[in-house]
Amino acid sequence: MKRPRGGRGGGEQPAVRKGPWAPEEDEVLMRHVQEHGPREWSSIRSKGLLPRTGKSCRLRWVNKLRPDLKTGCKFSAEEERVVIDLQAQFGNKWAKIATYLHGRTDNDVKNFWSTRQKRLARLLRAPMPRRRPGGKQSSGASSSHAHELPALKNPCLEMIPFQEPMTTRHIGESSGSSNQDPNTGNHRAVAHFPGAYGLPPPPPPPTPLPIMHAGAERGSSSAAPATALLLPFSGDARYPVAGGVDPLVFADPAASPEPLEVVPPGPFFGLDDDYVHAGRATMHRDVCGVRFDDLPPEAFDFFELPNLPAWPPPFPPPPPSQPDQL
DNA sequence: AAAAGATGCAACCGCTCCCCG
DNA sequence: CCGGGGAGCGGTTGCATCTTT
Repeated sequence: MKRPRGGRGGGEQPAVRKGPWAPEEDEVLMRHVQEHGPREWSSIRSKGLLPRTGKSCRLRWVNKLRPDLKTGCKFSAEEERVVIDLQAQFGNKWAKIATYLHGRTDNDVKNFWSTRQKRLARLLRAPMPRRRPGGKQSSGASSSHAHELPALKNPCLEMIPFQEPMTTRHIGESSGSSNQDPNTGNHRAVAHFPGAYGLPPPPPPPTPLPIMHAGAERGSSSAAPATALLLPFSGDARYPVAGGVDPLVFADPAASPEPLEVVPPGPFFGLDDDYVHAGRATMHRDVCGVRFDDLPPEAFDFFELPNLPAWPPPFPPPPPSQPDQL
């Protein structure tokens, strides 16, 4: 049920314009802000300056017209790391998270996170159909949005509730299972190697490794949502490895007989030498060139998601922000 | 070259919070 | 103290563009 966008001519409320902003409208809005500052949004309409709601004006200003915005550039690795850490710490408090990122809006952060979740969901939901050479994997989704993905066929992964905030559920969780964090009540992401490849079932997860920062605030027992996805990987290409060895080596027996070594992505996975030292790969946050996005889907075919250590430490409050002024 | 699917992002909606009279 | 209005926030939707077949 698509509702029409771009309200002009919509009929119901001809007085209020919706949809994309015209350059002239931006100009008017900019002028208003120059004169009054970023406030009195509703007066813009009441004075007849623009046929837009105050809400819409504010949004336009905050998301597009603010002078300090980083428009058109993707999130840097460091920004990614910050978002992930802060999301684990604060949950979906995008506005709050955005205050830590200069030039980013809550909408930016929200979209970034959403995109990331969708990508992750795709990777985890459709592991079997190998990415064809140069091709894209087909999830069977008819929609362009991951939240409309059909039910999974892979029993090992089908319970992944990506529809719901990752902060409260965990991967591979079957309903009513016991992967709940005793401290936070949040669920942990846990997914096991699918047996479909004829691999023996994984041993109980040993000392898990954090791949992405997540988890409860240190010492907090409640509000902090737990988790971004944590994805330590099997060292010997078969099982989670006791002692957290080699979480960077991915194995895809169906696609490659050899373990796939991946240089650890610092920002996205949040690992550093304090956490992991692997025989074949050692984390070096500042030399890594691989981010979550860069990993092939095959990399996610087998993974173990760990219990989450209390990491990272809570972020300090953001620096005092400049008022929105020109 | 065209079609279909995937992706990113701008913008809207509904709800909540906060301030002021 | 209470109610109303404005502002802010998070979730959702839809479209343009890109990618793949």
